[in-house]
Amino acid sequence: MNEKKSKFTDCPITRTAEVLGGKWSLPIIFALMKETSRFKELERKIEGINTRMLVKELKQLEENGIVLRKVYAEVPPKVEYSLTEKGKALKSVLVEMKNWGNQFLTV
Amino acid sequence: MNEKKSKFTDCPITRTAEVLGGKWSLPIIFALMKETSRFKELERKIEGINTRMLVKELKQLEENGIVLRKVYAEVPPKVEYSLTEKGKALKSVLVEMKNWGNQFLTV
DNA sequence: CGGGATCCTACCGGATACTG
DNA sequence: CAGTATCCGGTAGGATCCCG
Repeated sequence: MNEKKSKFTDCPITRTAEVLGGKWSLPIIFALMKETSRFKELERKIEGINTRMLVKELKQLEENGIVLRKVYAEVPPKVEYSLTEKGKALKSVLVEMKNWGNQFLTV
Repeated sequence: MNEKKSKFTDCPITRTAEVLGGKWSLPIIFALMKETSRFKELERKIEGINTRMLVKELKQLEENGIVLRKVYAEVPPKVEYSLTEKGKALKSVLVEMKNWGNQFLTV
């Protein structure tokens, strides 16, 4: 059933785009690039996002090995999200996107 | 009416992502990065795309100043699509995406 | 606090047929 | 050849409410 992805076989660019495709993927990665954060912290930092979307995207990013989810067994639940090496390696991509944006999207 | 974009104010990364957001944007840009092409050529090169989508995305990319549309006043219509400087400048982004994909998405 | 379970809608993207 | 015009389904994404 999940064989749709097999269509995008060869091209690594497209596959990368799929990983970063979600509307909130980049904002999340960007936030985590600065610092490890808890769930509510992220929800506050990323303006406009709602609970469900944050959960969903975080889960996706986790499945894609970009985000690491660390649960602390405490009474008031505490979960920290951080970037894996794979996630941190996206820095170069973000930098290039930022550069391009600054150069050509200057409103 | 088109004030949705104003929400994503500051972050150039997100704005870049919006420009490249369409499902076929990258495949198109990638194809044009190699060589200027005509409409039907693109339709053939980009596997899986259909007429409507190609038209739509090309129009969007043109509006964003990434793609240049050149019409030849001939009897069998001839239209060539190429990348603008702004479009060519996306090379760095694509390269980084490709690198990351190759490094971390090796199936 | 960190989510899960629902409900709902817009609109993205696909398939075709048609036109100058 | 280079599109335009329709029709249509799936789903990404949003708004709550609730629970351990």
